[in-house]
Amino acid sequence: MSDATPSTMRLFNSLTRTIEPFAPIEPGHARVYSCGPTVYNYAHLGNLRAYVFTDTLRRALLWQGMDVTHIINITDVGHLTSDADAGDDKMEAAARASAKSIWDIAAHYTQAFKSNIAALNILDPSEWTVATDYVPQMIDFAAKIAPAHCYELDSGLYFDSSTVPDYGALAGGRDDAAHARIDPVAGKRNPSDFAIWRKSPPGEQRQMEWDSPWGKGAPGWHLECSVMSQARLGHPFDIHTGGIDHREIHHPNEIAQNQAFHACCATPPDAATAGFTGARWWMHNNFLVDRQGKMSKSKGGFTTLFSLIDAGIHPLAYRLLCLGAHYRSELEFSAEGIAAALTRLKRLVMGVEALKARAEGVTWQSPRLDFLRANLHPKLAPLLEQFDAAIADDLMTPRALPLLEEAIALKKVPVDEKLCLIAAFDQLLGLNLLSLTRHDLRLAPKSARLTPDEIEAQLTLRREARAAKDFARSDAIRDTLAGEGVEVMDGDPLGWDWRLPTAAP
RNA sequence: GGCCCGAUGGCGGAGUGGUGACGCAGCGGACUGCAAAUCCGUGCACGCCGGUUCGAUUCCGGCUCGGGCCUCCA
Repeated sequence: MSDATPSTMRLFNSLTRTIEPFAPIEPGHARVYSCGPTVYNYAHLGNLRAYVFTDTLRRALLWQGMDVTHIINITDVGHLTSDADAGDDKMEAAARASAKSIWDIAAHYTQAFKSNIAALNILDPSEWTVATDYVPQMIDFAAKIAPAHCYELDSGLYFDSSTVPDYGALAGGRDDAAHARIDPVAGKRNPSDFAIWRKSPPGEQRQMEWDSPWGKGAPGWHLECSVMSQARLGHPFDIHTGGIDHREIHHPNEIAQNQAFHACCATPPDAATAGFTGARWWMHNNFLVDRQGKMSKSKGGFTTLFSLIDAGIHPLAYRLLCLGAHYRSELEFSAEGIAAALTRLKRLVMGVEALKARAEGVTWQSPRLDFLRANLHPKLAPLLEQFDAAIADDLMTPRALPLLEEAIALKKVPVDEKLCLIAAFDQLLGLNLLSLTRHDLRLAPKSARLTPDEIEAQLTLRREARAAKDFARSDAIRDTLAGEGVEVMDGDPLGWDWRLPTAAP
């Protein structure tokens, strides 16, 4: 392959609703902020899709040779359970329901989230920012924009959305004359105005509240992302990511705040607030859905990564499922779909294991992409080229996966060269293909009544029966194991595997 | 009610103005005592009605169905 330069990265920007060539503000260094979870409950699979997407973006930028500073926030305050501005705080409600302190709730679900992230082989961000660590900065930010952009009501400090140009442009235009499904807060100047600071109800002591110029209370939930992205990345930075639900409300409000701050306090001063959004690119992943519609934390009855693991499904099968669809498409989740992804992952892993068994050197373990581009075997070079093009085309992972399978299956190519290419692909895909083994994928379902030792004991008896050509006995043992959810596979190095449940995980 | 999106084989999911990727399932073969696992091979699809075009799944309009946002949400 003579051309040693990667394709120009092209990414869909929600601001323009078009795919645009991407270049970071600071050459060679991309700054990315991702809206993180609210830690009042476990993340469900749909939530996690956002971080597989963000991780793919991160890996693609690294693939392109850029340094990446990536921030994910942990929202441990400031979300409401019900209507626009007067409901309970979700964190407070979860704490009451479990009789734990709100700080314990946050710590517990933060830990659970991070373990999900690790299980999905999602790279740790450069920094996790925690909302409650930034409350003084939020108050400071709010105080600065308040004179020109905010007004006070009994329930809190509100942002006047008419004070910034092009409010809601990201959402594609908001029609404020439309019927809201909920009763608006009395006194708001515009239906789209939102709380910057929520005052604690009179006479009520909240577990999380802070003093502010507007009385005791908590920051509005849009404020944190403006403040933390500004504090850690500076405005403007390169890419802001989040779920597509944020495109209509949360991100337009964040942009409005950023514009307001830019107008009053930019350094150096800059009068041009129109067009200033705080981030150059706003990217949104679509939902994971099922036949009922999108998975939702607040609707309940959702599937977590933990329940997948309990069902005996390796978490990376979920990552593979996500990579099989483009991030801007809805992805249908089902028991059949995740089982299919697990089978696909097993075959990938077996294919790579077979190659590793034949490999002579270890040069493939950490391939340098630039070297690879210049020196790859002529039969493999087109695969790398197509892979690179697919990723550069707005992270088209579904087109990249078949190239991986093609590389594994390709005949008459030196094994070490193939492994080198596969290792390079996996830097982007994050499936851990070089270290994962077939054995790792044999997760015991929580419902299993047999231990591996008991299964092995049965298999020993079966081997004896087969050696004696007592096939009636050996088949009976196999049937018994099948009844316990254990599949016997004589021709597989592993010998046996758990049969996947047919019911939903 | 307002705004927006989607409709591809049994399921998931790419893509294209003119032979419709890929994965899983299915089917056939190899292997096996028989299976399973694995490997090889392979059949099956562009919601409906119009329009533009030499030609539309792809472009335009309408319809039907599904979904999302307008509350918190990835």
